[in-house]
Amino acid sequence: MRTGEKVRAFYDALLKAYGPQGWWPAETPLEVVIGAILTQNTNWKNVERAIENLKREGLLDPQALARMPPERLAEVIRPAGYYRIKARRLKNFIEMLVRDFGGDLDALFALSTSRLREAVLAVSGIGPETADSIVLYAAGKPVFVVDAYTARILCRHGMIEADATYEDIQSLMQDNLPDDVGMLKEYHALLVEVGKRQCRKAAPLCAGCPLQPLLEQGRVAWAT
DNA sequence: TGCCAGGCCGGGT
DNA sequence: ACCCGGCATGGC
Repeated sequence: MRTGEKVRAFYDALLKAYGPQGWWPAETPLEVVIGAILTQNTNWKNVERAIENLKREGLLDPQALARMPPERLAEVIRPAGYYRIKARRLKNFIEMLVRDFGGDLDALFALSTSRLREAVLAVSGIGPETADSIVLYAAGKPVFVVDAYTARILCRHGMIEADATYEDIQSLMQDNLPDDVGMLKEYHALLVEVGKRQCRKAAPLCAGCPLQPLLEQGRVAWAT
């Protein structure tokens, strides 16, 4: 089976094993943006606490965030970890939004997919994964979001080399999947959920993987 | 108790 | 073009 076919078959196996995840867990596009920045190298549970604090303080709003001094914002998001640098990163995004788009997220999201990605990526503190999460889950435009779990899982299933770059992995996925926003959202969400449960950094190769029964039935016979 | 979490930046080779 | 230290809280 060629790698491109594996990419599609693996999605089917994940969806069958875990069901739809319905990501991103947020109520508004701005909340997605904030969550994407706060979850950088951080447990989502801690991010939830920080977002609760922001809600309570009425800070899920571009103008309110723009007025907030970074030192005070940092205290509010403290449970998310790296709180001083993340406060600065949130401010950097909001400053771009106000400066270039009048503080209007819809105006930013009206850009073409590639322009939007570039604009968001230009903010200091927003790298490729955070940018793509914003493009896909906040703006609803078709890109594949790559993260640590994606690389680890695809590598363990023989679809990429250990030294594959972000761009390598993103191209592999995008070149072999339809331009379907719903599917792209679901695929990334499934990879994160399976990764959280049983594909941690120190875990043995796919030990106890719930996909194993499906694999043994020959449904995805190439996987290990 | 230590290791890990849905990265990214800036300075040094 | 890579490589590495720093950033920080809370869960298991």
